[in-house]
Amino acid sequence: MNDVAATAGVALKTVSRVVNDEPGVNAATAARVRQAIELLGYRRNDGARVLRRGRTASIGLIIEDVADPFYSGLSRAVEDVAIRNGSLVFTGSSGEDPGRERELVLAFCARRVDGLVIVPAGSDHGYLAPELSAGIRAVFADRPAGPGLDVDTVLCDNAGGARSGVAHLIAHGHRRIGFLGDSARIYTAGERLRGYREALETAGLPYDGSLVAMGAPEQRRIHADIERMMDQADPPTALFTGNGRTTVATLRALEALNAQGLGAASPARIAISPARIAIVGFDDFELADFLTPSVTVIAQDPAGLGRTAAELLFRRLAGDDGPAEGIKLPTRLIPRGSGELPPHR
Amino acid sequence: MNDVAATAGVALKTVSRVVNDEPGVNAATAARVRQAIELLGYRRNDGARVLRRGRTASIGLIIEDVADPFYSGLSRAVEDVAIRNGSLVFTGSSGEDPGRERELVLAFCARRVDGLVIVPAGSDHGYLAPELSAGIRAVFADRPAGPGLDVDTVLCDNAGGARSGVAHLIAHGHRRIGFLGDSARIYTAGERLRGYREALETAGLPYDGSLVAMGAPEQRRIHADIERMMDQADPPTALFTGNGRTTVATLRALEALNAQGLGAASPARIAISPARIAIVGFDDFELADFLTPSVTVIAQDPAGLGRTAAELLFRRLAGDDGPAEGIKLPTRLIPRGSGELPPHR
DNA sequence: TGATCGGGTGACAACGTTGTCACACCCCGT
DNA sequence: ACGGGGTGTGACAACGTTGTCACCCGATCA
Repeated sequence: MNDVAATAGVALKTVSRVVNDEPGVNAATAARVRQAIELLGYRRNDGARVLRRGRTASIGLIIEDVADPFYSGLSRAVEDVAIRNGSLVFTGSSGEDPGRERELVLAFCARRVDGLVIVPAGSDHGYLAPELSAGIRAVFADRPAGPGLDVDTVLCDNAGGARSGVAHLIAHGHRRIGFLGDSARIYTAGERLRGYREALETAGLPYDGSLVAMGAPEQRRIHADIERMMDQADPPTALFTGNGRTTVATLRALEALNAQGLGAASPARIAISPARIAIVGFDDFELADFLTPSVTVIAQDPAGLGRTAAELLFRRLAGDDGPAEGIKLPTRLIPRGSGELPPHR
Repeated sequence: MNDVAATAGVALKTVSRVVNDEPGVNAATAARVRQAIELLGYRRNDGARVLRRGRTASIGLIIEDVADPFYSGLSRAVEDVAIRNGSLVFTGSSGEDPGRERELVLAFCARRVDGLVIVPAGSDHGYLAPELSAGIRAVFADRPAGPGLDVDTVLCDNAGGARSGVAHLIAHGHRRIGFLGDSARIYTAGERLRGYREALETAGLPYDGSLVAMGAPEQRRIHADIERMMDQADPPTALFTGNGRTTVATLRALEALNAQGLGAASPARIAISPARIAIVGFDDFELADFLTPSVTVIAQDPAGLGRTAAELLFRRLAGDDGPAEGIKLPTRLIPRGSGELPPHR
């Protein structure tokens, strides 16, 4: 900027005025300055600008994994809202590691982002308190903040969605319904389990722990869990799966069991045909409608989650100082076939 | 930092030393400083640090759309490499809009990112030249830079992959093979078309423009294009699809045609059973192995692309000043069934 | 004529760091 | 007692902006 000023034969401040479209510069002078800028290929250093002004026009986004379609949808929505608000986005994947989450958040804060959209991995966010009181705004998305933090939150209606999904299965005559969920450590998984229990309770059905399996969505574990469930005397005739990855893993496991069951020696093994198991999955996924049978799901709205959270964040940054909001987004049951199969063995 | 210095009763510089773990500070003094830092909840302002030191420890990533699984895989890989190198990542989606791409790049440059990984939307990158000469390093990924820019590039072997896919179909007896690709404007689409032509040529088969359709992967257009192809006197017995989204759209279109064909009045309409069409798709996708039949694909390695590009970038940032590299990553044919169907009508 | 006004411009400090250099001090060898 | 070297510490400028305030000058008004 110094060089530009020298080249144009004006003071530093005048260049600053031109660059920022501030009023009060003679048109001729401005033209001269612009010419010098062009000539020197000058570009304003936003770092210095930030230092001087306080606002960085950037926000941080912490999610579990950009490569997961759920989060990449959310991510894109946040990015779009940010762009509309003239902000750039730092993105970081925590990989469900609370330590990494904390590290990322603090790194973003050190960069003085204006605000954060956080999908938390951990459940203790004490480390955020100093940042919040230092003026950085945060909105939690998909999962709530740890206790003691009075902060905006945008969630899905996890329990309600699970409830409606399980009720759907019950309405189709199922009485033994398995639940396959993510690790119980994860908030959404717990809520969905709660919805499952509530639906059973509403229908007067007993809760049976042997029909419940939770853990990270790994093919092998899920396969084993299903095998165990199906191997009991009174196996489930339907499964409710707690997230997209688990749903897919379950479909794969059932197909494998189906294939291996055909030639199985022991008649006791797999007491029900896996092909006949009804399935409702939490979270929609690409091609769910294209499988045979099509997969009935409880659809969330990842983009809606991201958009709502980001818009709330920018409202805060614009000065809205109302009490912390807790927004809950509805889910939608999409019947496609797999959830409407009758009980069968 | 000033406050910390005052509280600890030391000079500014000493605090700086402690914060940066610089040697030459008495242990007792350091402890006092750390205590003051704790007490005041002080966090270093990286903006100012950047201003002073020149390096921002952040890179920019421009892709087409985070929500596309191909790019989100690439994105995650870049992020991982960045973290390992102590850098944060700004992410922006261009949405195939060259203007938006340019805007994002310049915004990142104004933030003085150390380097950029760019999946270009446009084909003119003249706007980058001043930034490059200002010392910002850039690596192009998935698609090359526009002419006149001597810059590192990491690509897939698009033509080679397409060639092997089409050759695979030819080896299974197909002589009339349709090509459905992304908009011809896009580099990868052009390369894949080239591979298609080369494979035909190698096999001594004629190139027939009526078997080629290109454009954005929209369901409706692809449906119409396929219908048109199938409606000719000598319809294709196999299709080669140019990217993941197109492959999926093609599968959907074929299924729809199949259903509508069953009850079709005109016998001339759809001269071949869509269910019998062989398909090889460029780019693997989730559940490709789970459809019926499973979809044979030419797999790229989005994560490899991202990793390689990011590693190259950081090597440059570390001072490697060799001539611009052009890396080409191999593709892999994964036969799953759809590509091994014999010609049939 | 002198006071007033406002548009156009510039000098300067400040934002929060860090690199450079210098200083004070202590320990050692002469 | 003196010089030399090492260690711990601090003063100060600089990074590239922008906010504040002051200045100059021509035009307008009483």
